[in-house]
Amino acid sequence: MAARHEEIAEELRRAIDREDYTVGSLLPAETELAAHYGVSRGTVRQAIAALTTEGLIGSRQGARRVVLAGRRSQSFTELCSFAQWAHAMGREATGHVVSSAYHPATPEDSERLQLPLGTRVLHILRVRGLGGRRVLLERTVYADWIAPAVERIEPECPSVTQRLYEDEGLVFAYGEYLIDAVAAGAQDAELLGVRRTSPLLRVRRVTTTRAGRPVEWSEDRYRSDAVSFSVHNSTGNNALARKTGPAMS
Amino acid sequence: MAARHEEIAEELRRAIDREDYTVGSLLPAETELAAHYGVSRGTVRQAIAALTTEGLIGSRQGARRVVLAGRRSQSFTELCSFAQWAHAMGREATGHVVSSAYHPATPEDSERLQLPLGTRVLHILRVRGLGGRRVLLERTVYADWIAPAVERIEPECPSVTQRLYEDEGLVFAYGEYLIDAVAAGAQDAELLGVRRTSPLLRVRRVTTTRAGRPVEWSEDRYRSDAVSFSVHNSTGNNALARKTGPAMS
DNA sequence: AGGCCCAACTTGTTCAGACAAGTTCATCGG
DNA sequence: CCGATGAACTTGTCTGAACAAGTTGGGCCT
Repeated sequence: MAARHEEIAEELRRAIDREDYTVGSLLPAETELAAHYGVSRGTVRQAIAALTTEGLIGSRQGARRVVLAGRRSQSFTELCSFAQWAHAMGREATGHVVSSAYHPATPEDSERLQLPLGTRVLHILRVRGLGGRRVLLERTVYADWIAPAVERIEPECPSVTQRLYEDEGLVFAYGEYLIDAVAAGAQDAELLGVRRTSPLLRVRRVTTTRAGRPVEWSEDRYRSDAVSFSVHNSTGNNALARKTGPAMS
Repeated sequence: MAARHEEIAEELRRAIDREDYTVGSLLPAETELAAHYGVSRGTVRQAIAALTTEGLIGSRQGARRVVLAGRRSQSFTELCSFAQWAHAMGREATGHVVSSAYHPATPEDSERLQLPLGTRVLHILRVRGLGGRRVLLERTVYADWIAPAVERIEPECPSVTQRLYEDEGLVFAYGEYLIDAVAAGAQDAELLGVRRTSPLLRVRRVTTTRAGRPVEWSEDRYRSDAVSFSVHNSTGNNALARKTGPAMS
């Protein structure tokens, strides 16, 4: 948080959060903000660009900027780490390893983790709870180079992400998420405590380091009555995309 | 597409798409790109910033940039408009209005569309097909100021978004999407041709103009075997956020 | 009252330069 | 052989300036 433009972005976020600027109202002009914070216009633009990609602010050339939304989105860390997300909400997250085993990488594993076919990768099935309720089933595959560190973590550890950071200095930097819905199978139903065929939100994701090296990929199944996902989008910043399923191709 | 930095961004996207730069490889340095395109470093940075928020490229201070992904994400227009999305894939989209009626705005409508309570808003239920298959159920609520223009559109019009642009010059600029899973109800099952209780992907969304004025909000239910959503995310650009459902609060 | 036009304002684009901070790699010394 | 050092390289941050392009609102004319 050293950079001045990040400080300014954070101040603006907070100002929006406490409704100094209410939704629908206009933000001060760039030149005013620049004068107020004692920086150049370029620095203010950098700060504002961040809020724009977060979907908090709308921009049109010639007109003052508009506050679009009040809630601030979570940090990437909170998205990656179930436990840190829970903590930010003041809730307690639990984790429980159901099974853990090495398998040779399938073509799918190989492509997603960018590893040679047949490399021994670590499959882990975890049940995760939020405030005492089972909420999420994680079927994760870890790349071979991080698997030993994952194995050393105790089965009930609430935050694997945090442990990997503390022990290995590993930080997640990029992720791709594919979201759809599936009916709960027999194992899903038993482990999550829901009826078979009840709808689950399925998130398939790949997470990579800052250098672009894939660390893990996972198929997560959420109880749809407990968790949902939200996305901000705009012209010029479209993180979200619709895709046809396998049945359509 | 007048701006030079957008042209450069587009050229880089295409270069990545045709694998001049393969996934995992390094991009040329800023100074090289600047020299190559005959622009200043700042302009190259703007172009690259776009690719970064799209998740195509990873950045770390001091090290060359890495190509993270090959596929380019869809434009915001394609996300907003079912028909334009289908068209971009070379498929045909259909639309069919099942019901259409005015109702006084509920507190929910009022908040999402930023209209006074009780304003007469237009509720429309549409079934949408892709390549001859029914795939999506749209329950949309239009703000009063755009409702007359929507009513004038014929019931079988495949692209409402495009018609609103042609007739009214209306463009969608910002959207917020809330994604979860639900079981198909009796009406859903009949209109989509699936079994009751089969899982559907539910997307609740609000769309606004460039000026931040809400135009419509909608609850869309997709056949989960036909459509899914994908999101790119990274530190510094987190459009995606996880939320607890109503059952958890 | 209604419509038109222009001036003031605001954001978008681009440049050139300077320094800070992190990475990479080759070289040197143990 | 291995580790440490440092120079070269690369990205991040910030400034100050200038012009382009779009929006807004007030004043003027009909």
